[in-house]
Amino acid sequence: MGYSSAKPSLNNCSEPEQVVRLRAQLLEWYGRMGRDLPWRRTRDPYAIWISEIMLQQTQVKTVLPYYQRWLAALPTVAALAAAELEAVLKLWEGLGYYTRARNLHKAAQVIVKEHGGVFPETAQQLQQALPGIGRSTAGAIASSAFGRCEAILDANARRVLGRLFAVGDPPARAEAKLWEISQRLVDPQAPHNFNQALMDLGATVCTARSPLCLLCPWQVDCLGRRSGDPTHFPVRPARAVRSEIAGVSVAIECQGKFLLVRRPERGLLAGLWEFPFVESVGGGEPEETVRVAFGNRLESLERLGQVEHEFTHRHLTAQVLRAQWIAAPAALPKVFDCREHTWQPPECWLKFPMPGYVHKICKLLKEALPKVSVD
DNA sequence: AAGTCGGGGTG
DNA sequence: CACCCAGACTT
Repeated sequence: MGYSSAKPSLNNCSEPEQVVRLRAQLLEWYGRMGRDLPWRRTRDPYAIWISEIMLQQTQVKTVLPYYQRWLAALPTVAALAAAELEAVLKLWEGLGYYTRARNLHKAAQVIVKEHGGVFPETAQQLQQALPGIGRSTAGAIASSAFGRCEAILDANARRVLGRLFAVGDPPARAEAKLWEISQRLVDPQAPHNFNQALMDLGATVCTARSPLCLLCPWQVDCLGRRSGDPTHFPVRPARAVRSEIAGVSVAIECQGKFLLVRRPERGLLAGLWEFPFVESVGGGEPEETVRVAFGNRLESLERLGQVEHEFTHRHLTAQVLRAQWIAAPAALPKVFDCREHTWQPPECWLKFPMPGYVHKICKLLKEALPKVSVD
């Protein structure tokens, strides 16, 4: 024991001096300035997994309330596996990228049924076995929950490391370099803290717009800062143009209940509920669009206004109409008949997982129908 | 390699 | 308003 410990650790002695210094500087900074976040107070792989999925393309501040509420409702992987998909989507409602919630549900069932309820412990196994876990999330879980020396490359790590080494390659080529750098730097003695520190540095100091280089533990080594403008690195991919979706949402009433339909299992807002939405035909009036879709099943069409909603790559404009249903209850147009649907009074709407733009419509309806409460 | 997929924070 | 965010998956 004394003999082997007298020998310097292989890692520390074989690593370049700069790597050893960068690790020490970052970890020292993390000890002083690191954020106190709830998923850092546990090593439960389930809780860490949930946090990592929620944090995909989503900022910490947004995630915090969702994380707390989720763990209170579904505290274990077994509870998640046994839950209804509807309940899972309801917990996720408003967080966006709903495929993440569907994959969490699927993956929980894989863990219970095919892995005896036990989490895979290596990054490779995590990524291969479980839907929704890519390379970076696998690295984050493996290092945070199981202490494995695995790299991450999220938006923070990409920006911090891209600046530190002034990686100016086109995005596709830079990716491989950045993974190499991340794997070379991650501290085998403290992979959890190192990766968390890397993300904190990106989130609080090495920010996208105006980095606070004078507070950075890596300011001396940073080639991006030395170059004059660290924000030139790394080069970001071009942004897709935003397309327009224009249509009509119809609040169809029948004996005090309104028709809700479930969106398809794939694509935009998959599996969430909405009032029947019909894309506009021609440049015509909303009444014409509704007539084409519903034929003579409706009467008393009434314009209630319109809602707009911004997605990352879509702009939605929905005219909102109210109408009375005068056909037989089961006589839905084919496009809606093939979907799951239900008639619900306003006080029951919020039991269903619905996207943001539908919440705006509910508010509009509440104002138009003051005698009924949407709460 | 390029598109798709939400909603909110921030300068 | 434009840009960005603890990315993964499909085509």
